[in-house]
Amino acid sequence: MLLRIDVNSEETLYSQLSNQIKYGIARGYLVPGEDLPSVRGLASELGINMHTVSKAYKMLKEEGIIIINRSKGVKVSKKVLISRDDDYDKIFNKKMTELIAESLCNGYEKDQFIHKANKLFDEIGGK
Amino acid sequence: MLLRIDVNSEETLYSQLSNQIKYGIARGYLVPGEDLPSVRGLASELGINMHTVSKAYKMLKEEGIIIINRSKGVKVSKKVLISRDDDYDKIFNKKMTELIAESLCNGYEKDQFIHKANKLFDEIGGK
DNA sequence: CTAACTGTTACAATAACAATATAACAGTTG
DNA sequence: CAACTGTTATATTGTTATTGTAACAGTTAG
Repeated sequence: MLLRIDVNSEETLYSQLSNQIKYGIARGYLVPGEDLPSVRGLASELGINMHTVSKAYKMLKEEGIIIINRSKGVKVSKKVLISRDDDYDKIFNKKMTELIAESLCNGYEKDQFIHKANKLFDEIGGK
Repeated sequence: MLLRIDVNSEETLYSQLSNQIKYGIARGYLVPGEDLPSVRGLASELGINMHTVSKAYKMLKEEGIIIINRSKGVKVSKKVLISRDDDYDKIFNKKMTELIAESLCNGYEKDQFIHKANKLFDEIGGK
C-alpha cells in the first residue's frame, strides 16, 4: 500500500501516517494479518526519521490495530474482524460529539449530516 | 454558560475552550448574537492566561463562528442560522472520513455507526 | 555461526508550539 | 477622563516533534 507524507501539513507526521494506515485498513488496502513495512524501511522510503515511523506504529499498537513483534516485524491486527470494541466507545463518543457540534455551528442539519455519513461510509467501507 | 478547563488533559487549553464553545452553541446554551465573556474576564475566571483565551476566540473567529469587535467585545455569529457553509465541507469530509476509518478499525459496522450518530445528534441538537 | 534483518532504548540537538507574564496601543462607552 | 474592549509586541519557560547516532536483543537466511 502506498503511503504519502506532507511535510508542510499542520498535522504531525506520525499522525498522518497513523491516519493513512487506518484508512488503508478500513478501505481494505491492508488486510488483517498482512505485514507492514519495517520502521527503517518505511522511514527511508518516505524520507523521514525512523523514530517518527516508530511513534506512529506505537500509537496504532496501543489502539490494538496492529501487532508488533520485537524481532519479527509489524502486521495488521485481526481486531478489525471482531465486533465493536468497548474500550473505543468513549473515544468514539467524544470525537463524534465534537464533529456534530462543529457541524451544527456551520449550519448543518441532521438530515445533511446523516446523509453525508452514509455516503462516506459506503465509499470507504464499500458496501 | 459554564466553561471548564482541565489542565491535565492532553488536549490544549485553547482547543478545549474552542470545543466547549462550539458544543454550547450546538446545544443552544449559547444563542446567535449572545455576548461571550471578555478575554481578560474569562481568563481570570478560569485561572488561565489572557492570550490562551484570545487564541481560542481567534480560531472560532476564523471559522466564522463568533464575531470579534476590537473595542466592543465578542459575540456568537448568526452563521449557525444560515444553511450549510461550503467552506466547511472539505474540513467536514476529512474529519468524518478519519472517524469512519478509525471506527472500522475498531470493529464498528455501518449500522452501529449510523445509529450512534443519530442518537448523539438527537441528544445534542435536541430534535 | 556470522550477517542482515526486526523493534526498542538511550542520549542529544534543534525547531516549533503551548502557556505564561508584562506592557503598551487604539478604539468605545459611561 | 477612566474603565473597559481586543490586539500587538517582547520575553521566558516547559513540552512536543523531528532528526541523528548508537547500541541492544531477539530472529532468520546464507
